[in-house]
Amino acid sequence: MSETKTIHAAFAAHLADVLDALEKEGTLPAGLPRANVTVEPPRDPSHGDLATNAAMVLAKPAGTNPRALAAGISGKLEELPEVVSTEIAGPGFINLRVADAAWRTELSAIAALAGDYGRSTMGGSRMVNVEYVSANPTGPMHMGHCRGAVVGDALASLLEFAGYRVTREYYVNDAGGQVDVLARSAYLRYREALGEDIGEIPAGLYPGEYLKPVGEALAKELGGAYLGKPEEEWLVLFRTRAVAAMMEMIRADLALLGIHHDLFSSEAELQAAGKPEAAEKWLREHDLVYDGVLEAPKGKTIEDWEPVELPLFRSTKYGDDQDRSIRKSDGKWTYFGADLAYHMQKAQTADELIDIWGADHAGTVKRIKAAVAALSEGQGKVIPFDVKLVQMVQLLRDGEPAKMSKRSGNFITIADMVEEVGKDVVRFTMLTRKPEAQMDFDFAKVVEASKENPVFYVQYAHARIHSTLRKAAIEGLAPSGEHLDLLGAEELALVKHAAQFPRIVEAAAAAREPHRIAFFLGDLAAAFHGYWNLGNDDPSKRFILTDQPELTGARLFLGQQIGQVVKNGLSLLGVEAVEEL
RNA sequence: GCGCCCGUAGCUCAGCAGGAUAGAGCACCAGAUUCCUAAUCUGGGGGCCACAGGUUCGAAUCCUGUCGGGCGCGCCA
Repeated sequence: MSETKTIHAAFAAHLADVLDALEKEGTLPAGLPRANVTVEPPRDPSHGDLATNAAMVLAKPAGTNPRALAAGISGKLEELPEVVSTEIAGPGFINLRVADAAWRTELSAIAALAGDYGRSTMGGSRMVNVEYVSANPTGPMHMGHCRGAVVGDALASLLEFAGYRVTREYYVNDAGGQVDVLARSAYLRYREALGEDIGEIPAGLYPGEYLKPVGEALAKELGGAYLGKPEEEWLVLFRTRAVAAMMEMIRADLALLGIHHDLFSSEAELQAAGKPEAAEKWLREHDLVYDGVLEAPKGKTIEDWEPVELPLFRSTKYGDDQDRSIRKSDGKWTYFGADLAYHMQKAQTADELIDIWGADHAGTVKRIKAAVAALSEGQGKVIPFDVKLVQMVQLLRDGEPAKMSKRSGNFITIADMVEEVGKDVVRFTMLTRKPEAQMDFDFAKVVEASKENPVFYVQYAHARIHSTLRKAAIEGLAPSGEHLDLLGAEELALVKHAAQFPRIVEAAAAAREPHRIAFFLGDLAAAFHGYWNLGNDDPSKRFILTDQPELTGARLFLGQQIGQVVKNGLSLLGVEAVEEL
């Protein structure tokens, strides 16, 4: 990245310098935590361009009162050339007015940084592993996976942009009972492909038609060699082939959403490599696994439940409700046993872990967090670990629950949905609310191109800008940063809005909330459309004024940079910045 | 019984590590198009931020409890 500095970065640095100086003078005790100190635009623009809460946040730990401290801070801020005036308001806010020249410089900075405008070094190149999707490899991706897929992918992009080194990982559950069921289902389709009438698919097997091609491929490859043979002769082979086919299908479904993982980790390989054994050994050495008997689960009756002694992980030590078994009574690993080993492995290679799970897995958060906490403790190194729960999406069609699928027969697939409403709509819609709240997704509303749909609103702003640039080019006019001094208050207001992007990126990354980007883009698009429409009432405020090439050049330059910021934001969300609608 | 998430305008949702007078879209009402895309814009009405306590300079935001909705509880995955 170049030396170009954004206003956001510059003022964060200025304030830090001022606070350092006050510490040196002895006005402020050294080493006060500044994490909650912010510099951001006040809600009410009449208060100024930027405001800081530094005095209010630091007054208490400094043992002084906010207004007095504010006076000291604002006095020093006022010495900065970019600052026109400061004002102490309310309980101790310091409001700043920033020189117009600084906003014009910001506009040039956007142009200079282009796709890197908003990029941050906040992450300090820390390695973050984001695990998302991780759907069982037993069928196509369906709606239940969609939200987590989109949120995880956008979060990964956001963290990358904020200066983390990100690994996008998919954990393939190819070792449990469900993949044996898959193998048997594929075997049935294999027999079918060889001419046998298999009739109705028996209960307990996967009925989906998507297994037909798998059976056909196996028939072609293997001929009749496995017909009439006992299961133990073909199970492993069929399982391997079927899982591979399912993963290929899942990758294709993810690609429809623009999602590509860096790493697919196989549970079966993990087990073959003896990772769970190693984990168990380590945990037993640290007295974190013992042999014991669990109580029967409450609030739910399980007919075949009986007390058995099993190897248990002491998750209660880290806040879980009960200890959790890592092996079944037949000696095989439980899902948790393998997952525990998997997380320990991930923790070896990353500084920080993030899992994106569906809300139906909420009950298992504590145990896996306990596992990572135990590892952190044992290694004397804290491994930050976040589990983001993504709530259910209720699919509606004209207000009624939608259930039927063309492809699978019993659930709506991601392919169905992308085909019907398009990738950008799916992604943006999933990102316009916080993931921990349940949401409705109504096909009828979402397909409607203009009204209910914020995607088009944002894309329209970008398209409108490019349409204007195309039109201007026909007139022989081009954007130019040479006469930015011709830009007035209305134009600079737009710059001020766009200039929040770097701060929004950092805040969204810190909170792990990509949806904030989507809302920022909606606001920025609104500001742009509002500015645009000024030209309806007053022709002198239009972008293209053929008799004023210098002003036109400056306005086109402004539009171009606003478009750049919109594009940068959309790219974090994985949504296309179209140039025409 | 227990755990997690949610409760903000008629509806769908924001509210930026506690901040200044709580916002947007839809719907409703009134306006703007000889003009680069009106797929847009301008203005208006509409709120006990579920409820009750607490923490502090300051709470929609943090804590406790109550009520309401959702998800879950296993040697499943």
